[in-house]
Amino acid sequence: MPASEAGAPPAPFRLYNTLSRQVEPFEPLVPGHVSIYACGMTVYDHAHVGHARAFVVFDAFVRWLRTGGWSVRFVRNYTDVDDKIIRRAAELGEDPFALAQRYIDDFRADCDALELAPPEAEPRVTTSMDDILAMIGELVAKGHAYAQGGSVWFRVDSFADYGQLSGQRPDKVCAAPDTGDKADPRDFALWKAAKDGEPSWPSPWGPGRPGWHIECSAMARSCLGHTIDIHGGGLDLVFPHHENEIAQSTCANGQPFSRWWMHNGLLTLVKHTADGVVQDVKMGKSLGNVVNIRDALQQVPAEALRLYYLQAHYRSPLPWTDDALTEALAMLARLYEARELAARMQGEGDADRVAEALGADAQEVLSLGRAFPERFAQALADDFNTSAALGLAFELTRALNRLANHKKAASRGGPVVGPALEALAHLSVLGLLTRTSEAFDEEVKDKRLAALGIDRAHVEQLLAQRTQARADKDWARADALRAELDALRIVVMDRPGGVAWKLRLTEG
RNA sequence: GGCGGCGUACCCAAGUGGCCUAAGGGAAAGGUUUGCAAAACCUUCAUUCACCGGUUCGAAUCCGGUCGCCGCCUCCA
Repeated sequence: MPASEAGAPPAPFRLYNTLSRQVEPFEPLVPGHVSIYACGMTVYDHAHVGHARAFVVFDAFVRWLRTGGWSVRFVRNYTDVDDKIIRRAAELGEDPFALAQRYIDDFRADCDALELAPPEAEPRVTTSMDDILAMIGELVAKGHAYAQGGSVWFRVDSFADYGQLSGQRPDKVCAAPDTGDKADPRDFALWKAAKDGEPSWPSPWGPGRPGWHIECSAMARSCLGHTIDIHGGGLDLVFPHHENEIAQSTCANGQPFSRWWMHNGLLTLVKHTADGVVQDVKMGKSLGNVVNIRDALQQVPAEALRLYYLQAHYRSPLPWTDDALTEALAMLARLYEARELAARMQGEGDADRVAEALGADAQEVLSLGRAFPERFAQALADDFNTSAALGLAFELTRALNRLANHKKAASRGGPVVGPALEALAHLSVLGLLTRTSEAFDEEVKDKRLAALGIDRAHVEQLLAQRTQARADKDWARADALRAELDALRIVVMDRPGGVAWKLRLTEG
């Protein structure tokens, strides 16, 4: 239940607004409630890890708002009819609606794999046609749009504030030589007259289909109302998509469209040019340099991908490299291992007294654990700074490990690490540290062994042989087996309770 | 050409006027530990925040300039 309904006001926070280009204290339209519309997928291909960043960031953001007591209504659309879908379908000789549905199903599987909380609504263009036509009709009636040759165009000239989001000056905007006979080259399509063989819907202006931008304006209005709190999407949507949405919605609704515009940074890839220069270029479908979500998730657990995204601030560009994922996985493993060590600590009694008895490292764990909720909340309340928030978790992790080195920690540290364990549980807000250590270890082994092409049975066999060699005190043979395992990236750990092993995640 | 943004250690990355003689992760070197290891911990690793000026008692943080890079202006998360 939202805290607002329970009487307590939701936790305040600050959020960067692309409109004002600064971080501002968030103020909802309706106290205690936040309405969010995020631009979703155009479903003509698999979703890639660049898309996933946007989805993970907004998923984490929404979850965090909810734990802060906000009542959130989150909407994310599907663009299921558009030029690219039609073209792709034609290439494959497939029905465009069937193709779109196929990729929607595909995308939902990715969402499940990424453990994204489902939005309250996922409107589709093809089922929102009435809303879209109604809005176009209003724009025509108000003189903001005109029909020409079966198409309807938005008259950019009729909206004085055009360009406010992207900083474009209306007189400097030069649109592409779009098809159709527009009155002004800057005008953009609200309704596209049907061409032969294309899917179309009847309209007062003749058969056709919606332009790209109008769908979001119409669906946001029907799902969330005339003015929404936060509109999100990738930075590459600022112009022209979001600019055009603002123009359409503001003109049709007669009131501001979205109070906040929240844009996530893009993934970049290192590109080696012919003359050996290295530069970062954006990952994009049109550049053909994408990595699909499912391919990434074959390499590592979804949580590692989440950590990879959230370790950087959402607005920063984020470099995608060959070992970025395994590096994130190594970080995640560090968190899991520390949590496990802490969870195994025994003992009882008053935390402060036990900490005093165990010494400074224990007292540090206790105070860091107690201070964590407040500091964590502060970091996230400052423009959703997940990077700083995660830094706190690693600070705590090191303190826990330091404590664990003490001889008495395992038998007596329990009360001291209580707050720290609660602190680490906070990371579930970001979708991290959500499973048991055993489940995590198994998933890592399964995925990494498969990704590296290593046979698990063979590994187990080598481990058994080494255990025998050690029992025989045949150290030479034990070391040789260790070396053999090491070549397979298997790290063997001799522990009091037996032999444990794991995969070396980062390159030495 | 227009608009916006960025430049922090070997790599990734927080910090945006004094708590910064700059968080966190990875890599590297030495040490503790170990049959040998691994993990973990300790120490070292930016007196410095692209460069040059300026404002200020005080700047990585503000202002001006220079250089480099990125995004958008065409579909793109």
